Amino acid sequence: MPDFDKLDRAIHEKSRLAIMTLLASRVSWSFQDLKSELKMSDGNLVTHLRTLHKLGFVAVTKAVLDRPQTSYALTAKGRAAFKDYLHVLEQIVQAGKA
Amino acid sequence: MPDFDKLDRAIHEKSRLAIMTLLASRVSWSFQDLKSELKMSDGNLVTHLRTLHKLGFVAVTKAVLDRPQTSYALTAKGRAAFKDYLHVLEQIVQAGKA
DNA sequence: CGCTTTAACTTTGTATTACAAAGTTTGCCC
DNA sequence: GGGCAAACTTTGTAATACAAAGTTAAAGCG
Repeated sequence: MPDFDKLDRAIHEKSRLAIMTLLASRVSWSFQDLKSELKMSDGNLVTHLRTLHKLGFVAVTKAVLDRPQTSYALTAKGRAAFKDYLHVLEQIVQAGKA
Repeated sequence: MPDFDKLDRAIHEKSRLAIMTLLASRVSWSFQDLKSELKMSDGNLVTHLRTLHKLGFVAVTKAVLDRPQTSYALTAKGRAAFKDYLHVLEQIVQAGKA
């Protein structure tokens, strides 16, 4: 049976799971791109990103180009935590097929 | 990208995800077996089971053998919902590997 | 220099809900 | 009846997702 205790609650939450999946798929995402992809309010999005940042999963880069632009990327720690999380998901999918 | 909107919140919650996975792995589970496998308080467990039952995902059978024994099983609807849920998990795992 | 616009962030409020702990019901066995 | 165990209900608390509105800062433009 899968080890459900290993499902990190911070990642498991639906919105943050979506964020983590997006961040894992590219080197970096701008705030605006995340927002339009996820269709969240900016307040909500920034809060989830802050949660992930506080856990050390997400790195934040602020730049001022034409407009201010904040970008987000997974840290090594975030990538590792996400990998562990995905490993449990795989176990669940396996168990569900059996 | 995975369709996160399709992640049924009732199933996605950690405890209920564990319950659904167990129920999917066998025809039927007694309350006691679920409880000892999941190490939840009985109040908490019964509440989650009721939630799943109200959604039509879980069938309940009460029998009095030696002791009273309540058993739980997935309904066809529950099995279908869980299958859809697992399908999204698969997409997430795939996306995470890419 | 104000004025507007946009990005990003903060604050506030609400509603949901997970969970534990304690209490209740029911029926068996002595 | 008394004790015990399964299953269930009630109650209380703490966490938190989310929206909406307000705030700050910087750029472009007249």
